[in-house]
Amino acid sequence: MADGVRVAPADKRRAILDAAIRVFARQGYHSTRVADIADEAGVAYGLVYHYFRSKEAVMTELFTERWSLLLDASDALYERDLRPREKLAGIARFIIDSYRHDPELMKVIIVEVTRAANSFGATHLPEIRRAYDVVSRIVADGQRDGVFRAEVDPDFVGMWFYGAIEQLLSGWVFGLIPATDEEFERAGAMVVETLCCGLERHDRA
Amino acid sequence: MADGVRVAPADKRRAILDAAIRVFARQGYHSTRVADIADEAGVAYGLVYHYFRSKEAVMTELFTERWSLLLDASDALYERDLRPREKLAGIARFIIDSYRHDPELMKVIIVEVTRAANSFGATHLPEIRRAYDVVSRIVADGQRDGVFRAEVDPDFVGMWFYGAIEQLLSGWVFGLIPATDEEFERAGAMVVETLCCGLERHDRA
Amino acid sequence: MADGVRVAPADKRRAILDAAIRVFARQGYHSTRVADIADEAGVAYGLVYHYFRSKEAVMTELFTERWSLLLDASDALYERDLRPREKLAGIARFIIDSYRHDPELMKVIIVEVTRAANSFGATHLPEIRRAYDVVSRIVADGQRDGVFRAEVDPDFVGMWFYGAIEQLLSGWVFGLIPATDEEFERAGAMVVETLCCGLERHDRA
Amino acid sequence: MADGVRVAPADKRRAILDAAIRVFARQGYHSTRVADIADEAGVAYGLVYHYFRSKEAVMTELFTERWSLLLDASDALYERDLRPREKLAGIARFIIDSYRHDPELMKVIIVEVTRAANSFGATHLPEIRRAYDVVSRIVADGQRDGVFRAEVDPDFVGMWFYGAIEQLLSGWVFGLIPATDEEFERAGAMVVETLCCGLERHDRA
DNA sequence: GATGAATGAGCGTTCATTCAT
DNA sequence: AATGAATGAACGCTCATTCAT
Repeated sequence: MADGVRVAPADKRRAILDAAIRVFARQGYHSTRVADIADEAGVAYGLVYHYFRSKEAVMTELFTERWSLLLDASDALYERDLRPREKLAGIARFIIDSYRHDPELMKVIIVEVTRAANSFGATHLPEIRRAYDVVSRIVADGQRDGVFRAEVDPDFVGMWFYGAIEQLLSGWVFGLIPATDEEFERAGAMVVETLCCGLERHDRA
Repeated sequence: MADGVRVAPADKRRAILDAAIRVFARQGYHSTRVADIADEAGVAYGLVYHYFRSKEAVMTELFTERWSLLLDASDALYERDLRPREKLAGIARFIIDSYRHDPELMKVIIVEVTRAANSFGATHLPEIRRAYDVVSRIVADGQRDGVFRAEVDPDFVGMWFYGAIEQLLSGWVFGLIPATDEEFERAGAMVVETLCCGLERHDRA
Repeated sequence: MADGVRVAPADKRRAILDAAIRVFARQGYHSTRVADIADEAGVAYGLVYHYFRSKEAVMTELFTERWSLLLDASDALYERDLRPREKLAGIARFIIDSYRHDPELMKVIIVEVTRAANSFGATHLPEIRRAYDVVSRIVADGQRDGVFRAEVDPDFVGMWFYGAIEQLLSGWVFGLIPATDEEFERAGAMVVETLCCGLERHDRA
Repeated sequence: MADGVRVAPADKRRAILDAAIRVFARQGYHSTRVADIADEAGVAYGLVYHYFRSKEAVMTELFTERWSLLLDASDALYERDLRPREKLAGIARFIIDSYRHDPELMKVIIVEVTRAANSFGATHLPEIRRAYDVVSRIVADGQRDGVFRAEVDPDFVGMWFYGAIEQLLSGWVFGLIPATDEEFERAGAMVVETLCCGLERHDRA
């Protein structure tokens, strides 16, 4: 309501959201009771319902809050005067930095929304597709400009790109692959490098 | 009791499994009541529990049944005397053919297990990783033989590969991309082609 | 059906009853599934229902079989030309010997019937009371003959007697008191001795 | 929030407990559905689970609440400067008064806990034994002081005492013996009288 | 705003019993 | 006689949501 140092109301609302991130990340959305969120936030049970229509609305808020940043960043990147692979690299970096900055939130978003096709994934499909679309458009532009090969369907690439990056994040989240700072640095580059240049050596020709 | 095409006891058990595939695919695991499965199978409620310990056990059976085929196919492909990209193409084709052959089952497996990191994904992590590993080994072999560039982490490629393909299947499942026969034909080849050669045109150099 | 060496039919029926004793004793009636009885007896599930109308009927048979022996023995004792306390001692001894001879069956009868006032105890109340009645009549006779004091209500003594003895058996069953052979020998005599003579020393007067 | 005779929160919790007493007494624990308790208490189903972890927890609370009174009374009696038989009489009277005061609760406790060796009896064995122990100690003291005969095992007497009294209460509960006020008055005395003095007339010696 | 008591629909599972073979 | 598949009613418990204060 205010933008200064005021704490009061918005405070508790924020506390609930932050608590939800932690609990959703820890237990998963389905295993989380509304009481768990309230406990974690240190507020009364009913307050969650004072600020949010439902448990689902809490999740939605969390997702929208973050996803819109990604969308904005993607759009901004798209508009900039960069080569396609640089744009793709920018998106990958943004996602990975998001994870580094707040791994719990990203875990929740990926596990509970983005890859939860039967629940939130369905609800937020339009926003999720918007992110894929930016990638597709970058690829299409690259093809139009002759930088990318024309045979590959840009829509496919949008999905591969996100499929691969999210798989990577999942790997970190669940400890399948090491999650060190260097890994983070390399990973984004590697996704794009692999996508753009392929695995095979071309110098041999 | 009879000979020839006997169906007998295993019959109803199979009917329950098949019904479960349809209902899980339609409503998702969590929204599926055990009664839905029984109804769909045309059997009494209790019979589900006669054959399976729990609703979860039904899902597990479905997953294991199919995933072991993938694992076997992957292993067989790995052993054959093929070039790395042919092996990768074989795996991609197998997965996509699985989807063409029984899209509902594959939908269930991907949506409810493979990408459900908080529920069945956690339970079946070892088997899931085994599939990734085959890809990693193919890549590592390719690097050792000088066919693939050495800079990319094989484990990373395993995840990239499955992340991309599963995203593709998700796209078909949820109608994000057209799911025609030609698309199926192209898609597998295209993932591998792109993964191996990259998006960028090299002829220009 | 036959009384010779024939085994067949009666055999399995008996096997079921004997198995039921063991399982009821081990798990209690309510925690026993019909399948447990069949398993323990090594027969097919359905056979239990071939020989018995219901799970309850199995329990009833077990109880009736044994309780009628007690009733017969009590009646016989009552008819004999013995002093009251000898008759009481005879009953106590019979019960305790029953326990020594087949502790599992007696455990089941006491725990699941005699003291299960809400279930089998209610159903078999008449037969249970018949046993108490014999004691009451012995006491009444003793009072009439001037051997016993007249102030105590004979019905009351019937309950006292069985209450005390069954508590004793319970103590053995659940290991609250040592269950050695000497204990068995002493216990019956001691109840009757105490009941008849009291705890207090009279020699002091 | 208010002062004086406030009832507030504890109110409904108490209502549930009181309702449970009535329903358990009427139908028995196993035949009682949680819905029956809620209905009887005039509260919503879920409220039972708001206040109690489970149906079993309701029963446990009922038992513990009452049994601790008995234990306290027994201990107090034991400490007082009374003759053994007066202490025993005190305990008997306390139990019988408990029954007169709240017959339904005592019925539940005896039928469902104290004599339900396979269910709650097993769970609460330690507390139940503590009650027996006080009797045993009273007897042992009596023997040490030469008031009681030494031949009888004090532990036996503890069991007889409770076995007899509970049988008596059972008799009242199930209408086997008249449950009038005079009977109540006499009964306690009679149990102890019988136990201490025996059935036989000693004046004849 | 804040609290937490109150509500009640919903669901997985159990298991005695029946029945076809 | 013997088997075990098939049936389905029953019930304890969960938990999102509402509401009175």
